[in-house]
Amino acid sequence: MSVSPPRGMTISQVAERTGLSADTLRYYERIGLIDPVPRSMTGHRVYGEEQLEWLGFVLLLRDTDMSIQEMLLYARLRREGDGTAARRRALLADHRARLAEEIRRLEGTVRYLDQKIGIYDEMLEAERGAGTDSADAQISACPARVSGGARSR
Amino acid sequence: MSVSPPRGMTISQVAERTGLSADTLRYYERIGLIDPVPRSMTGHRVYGEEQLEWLGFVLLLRDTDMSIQEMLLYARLRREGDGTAARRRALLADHRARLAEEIRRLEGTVRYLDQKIGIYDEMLEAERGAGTDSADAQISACPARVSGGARSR
DNA sequence: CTGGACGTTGGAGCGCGCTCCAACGCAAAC
DNA sequence: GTTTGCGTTGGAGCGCGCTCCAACGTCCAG
Repeated sequence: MSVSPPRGMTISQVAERTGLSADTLRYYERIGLIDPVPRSMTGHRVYGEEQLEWLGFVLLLRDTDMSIQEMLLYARLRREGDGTAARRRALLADHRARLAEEIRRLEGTVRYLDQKIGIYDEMLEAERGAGTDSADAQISACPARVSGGARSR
Repeated sequence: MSVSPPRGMTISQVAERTGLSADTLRYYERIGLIDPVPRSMTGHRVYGEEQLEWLGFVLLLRDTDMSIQEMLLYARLRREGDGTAARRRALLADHRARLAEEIRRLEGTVRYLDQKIGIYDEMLEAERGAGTDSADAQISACPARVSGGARSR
């Protein structure tokens, strides 16, 4: 039973692996989104497994549109440890709820687009005879809230 | 069978109805995302039904993260009318495909978050006894691409 | 010893999508 | 007449999330 070997990665290796640029990695560290990365004798960053895991989680949140502000809050709570678990849970639950809502919106739009694409198809089909053009006049009942209500995002 | 009466709306009415600001409406017109809106004798914008429908479609695309650049392209093609139907169809189909992909990503994250939230719940449950803390150490197999591959968005 | 690869820092700049502002016009209410 | 309300214009500014840059350091190959 050996613990994981302490081999560290350079910034460019982490960049390669995560798809982030080295600049972005430094930026994330600067703003406190990731903890200060240990340095080698020559001052170079040495990333360990722990950093990579956290970074992976950050990317997961980022790629589902959590703002840096909100991730910073989570990061701060995490650093405080101890009593912040409930708040962190709530933060994640909020994000989860937003995602669920977003999914519903996207699905709605997919259905609408399928309809509209269908109309284009009919139009293009008919065009192999005599051709008109006006797919944008066909569906007027598009689900956008032009019929009252406030912004959603 | 009467055609719709030509009552027009002011910019603030449209703003109210769409949830956009008047500034944003003017901005959209400036950049050509919506056609030049007819003016009253006093130079004030008078929006008609047709504008509102197009605006609704634009919002639908915007709210599902189509870039303004891409919407501008669609708008331009639409203005050209005639032979651009196939290209417009392709544009919408592309967007549809991106949405489908996005939905899959979001769903994956929802599942991951549910897991993680579950761990917090166990932790918080146990805490009503003796308390530890480390939900961030529990799941390491988070689906982010820290394991090879390039950026996706 | 020179060159090149790779890293460091602090700070400036950028593209996007708005958002705000000053200066002005017109029309009805007081 | 002047105040209030709603609109116009061109252009500047802003918050976000990076992205780029200059100046410099370290290390190794030729």
